[in-house]
Amino acid sequence: MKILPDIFKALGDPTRMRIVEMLVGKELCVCDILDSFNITQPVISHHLKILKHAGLVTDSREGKWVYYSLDHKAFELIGSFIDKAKGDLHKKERQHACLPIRK
Amino acid sequence: MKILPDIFKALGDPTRMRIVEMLVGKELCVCDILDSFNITQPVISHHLKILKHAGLVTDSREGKWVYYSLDHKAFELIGSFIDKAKGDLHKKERQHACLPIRK
DNA sequence: TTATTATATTCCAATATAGGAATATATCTA
DNA sequence: TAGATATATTCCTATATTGGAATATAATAA
Repeated sequence: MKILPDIFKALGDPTRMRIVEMLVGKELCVCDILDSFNITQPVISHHLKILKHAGLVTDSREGKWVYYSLDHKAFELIGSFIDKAKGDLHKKERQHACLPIRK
Repeated sequence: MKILPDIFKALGDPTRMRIVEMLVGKELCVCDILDSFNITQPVISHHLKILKHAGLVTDSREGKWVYYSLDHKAFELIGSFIDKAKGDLHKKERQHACLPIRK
């Protein structure tokens, strides 16, 4: 499990985002994911590796097929961050502390 | 307001993520953000521009100072996505539909 | 007006990334 | 065993991105 910027960076690519959306509520093998795209199989494997390293998906091999599914832990981490940010959205104290002596 | 991959890409940089965390519950001018980093002012402005284009922050000028604060709309969009993904995490139907004839 | 302060823009270099081609590996089947 | 299928890895290229330096713009102060 990586930290938030790595998770967000993994989600910050349209192809990977589409893969994650495909995996909501489903477990899919690489070939099924591949069928939805016009890119090559090695590229899909590459994106899945990035998603896996970010902690967003897990994989499990069943014979010839490797099934990918979402890992709830990463989504709970994002959810906590969002809740924290949203929880403080009503208060917006204006802070201004920088010293006027600047280069 | 951009779409999710753009929002996630904007959050996928450690510097920008730190800026967003600084802005939780606060409104800060560029110079106050700058004080927390060891990078140059133009680079901070560049990151703020990316956050603004992603819809994550808004800015308002007050005299010489430009104050940045979080834009709740982007965070609600992320929250909805996370809720959808988390809501379906319990069910993981294994799908396998790809045809065996492949190149 | 000129000088100063705060922020933004432009240009550049080093590095990172997406995607393709070729190839390797893993598993199953005949 | 050899061949076929599913997935992963390596290498390469085009493009994107980060951050710095120099400069421009905006607003205030003298």
